[in-house]
Amino acid sequence: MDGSVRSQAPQKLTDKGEATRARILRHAAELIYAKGVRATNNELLRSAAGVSGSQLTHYFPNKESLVLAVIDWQADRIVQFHRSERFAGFDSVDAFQDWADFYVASGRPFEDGCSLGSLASEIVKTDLDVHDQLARVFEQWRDIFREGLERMQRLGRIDSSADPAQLAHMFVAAYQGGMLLAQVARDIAPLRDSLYAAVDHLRTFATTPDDADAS
Amino acid sequence: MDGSVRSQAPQKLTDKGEATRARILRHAAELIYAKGVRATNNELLRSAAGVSGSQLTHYFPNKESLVLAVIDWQADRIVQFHRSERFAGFDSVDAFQDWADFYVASGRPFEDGCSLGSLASEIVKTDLDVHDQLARVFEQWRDIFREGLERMQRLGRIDSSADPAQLAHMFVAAYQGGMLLAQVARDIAPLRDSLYAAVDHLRTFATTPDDADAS
DNA sequence: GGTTTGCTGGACTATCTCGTCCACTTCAGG
DNA sequence: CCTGAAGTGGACGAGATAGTCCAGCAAACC
Repeated sequence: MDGSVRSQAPQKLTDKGEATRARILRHAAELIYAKGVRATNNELLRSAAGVSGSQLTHYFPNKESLVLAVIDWQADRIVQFHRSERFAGFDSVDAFQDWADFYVASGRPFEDGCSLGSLASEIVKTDLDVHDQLARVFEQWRDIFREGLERMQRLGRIDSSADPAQLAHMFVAAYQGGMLLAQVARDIAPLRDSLYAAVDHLRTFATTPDDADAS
Repeated sequence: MDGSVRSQAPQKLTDKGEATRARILRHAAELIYAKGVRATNNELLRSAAGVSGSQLTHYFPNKESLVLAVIDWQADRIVQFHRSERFAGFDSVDAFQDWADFYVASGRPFEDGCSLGSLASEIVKTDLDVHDQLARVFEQWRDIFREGLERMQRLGRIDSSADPAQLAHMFVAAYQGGMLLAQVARDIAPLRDSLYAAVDHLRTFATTPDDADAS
């Protein structure tokens, strides 16, 4: 994945233009994350980013292109986060545990949901043509997990009976579902339980006593 | 829970009126399920239910009350479905397996997502005051699972180390997350993997060899 | 330094959607 | 019947919002 939206902007931008575009994008992402796609309208975005109405059109000809750019932006952040050294490519049970702990500990996100998941479910039924874009992001995400799990299997850290593809789906789904429930309940418990149960399940495949006991 | 919206309609309705109201509600639920809350507007609903604009106002003074009624309606269906004899109160691993199989086998739902989950995430960030209503439904749903799991534990069918509350959250989250991913990918695999992994995890607590082996 | 290109501002319009209004019809009960 | 309440139809109004238009400004490039 590279920025497929960025590449479809043939007009050259000066440094100043690029800066303005980035500012719009950043504020759009924040607003959409906090208030949803629907509530993020021209007026809000104008005052938040400090730009005029025509600039929105100038850099993003319509709302769909803006949403697509925001999806790209959020996707980049998520993929980068999961590829960071912190999780070492998800090649150990501990890495998955750290990952779960991170979201349980971080206070805010559960109030607004997953930056991509809640965006996705808000617009997946609309006529915005963002289906493929979203599908690709979730595939990438799943693949990060799956590749980690396959590596663990090759390294003998988890049993050969484990199904990396299945477990990868389980982790992403546990996160998305847990976020939705936490968001609705305004309580982190559903997310915590869901993520920890997923890690617990992974642990049942662990081959070293250390990992298998740690629950 | 009883129909909290129904009870807040003080005006008496004749049989005919009741029928019209039910027809509006049914079509609204279908439209919202298929196209989302946003896209379900007066005009669409009018032609779908074959009523005039003023009737919508007559039976549902504003859109929020309509959405609340639809949430109630969907919640009833879901709770009834989960309480049906089919699943015997979720007091065995097999019941959970049947439950998972049902959604994996049923073709359509994954295309439009969960009738409540996708509705929830679409409107949870709006100013519609449906937060508490939704939260209660998901609690009920979770409690159906939790009570089944607690019964299983009392009956000695699963280990005492199992945490019914945690596992209940896991099941609901696995379903919601799996549905979202399936909906985006237009593929049932994520839902299947997520649900089956959840059932597999439950099975690791099973005390009878039959259940524990069946994976 | 001048010209061309990109950048910015803000008013304006077309459109959509919720909800209202009022006239008319059907139905229930005395 | 007759009367009033409930049900119905369709046009209309108010408000919001995405996107347009055009004029003025800044900056790059020759």
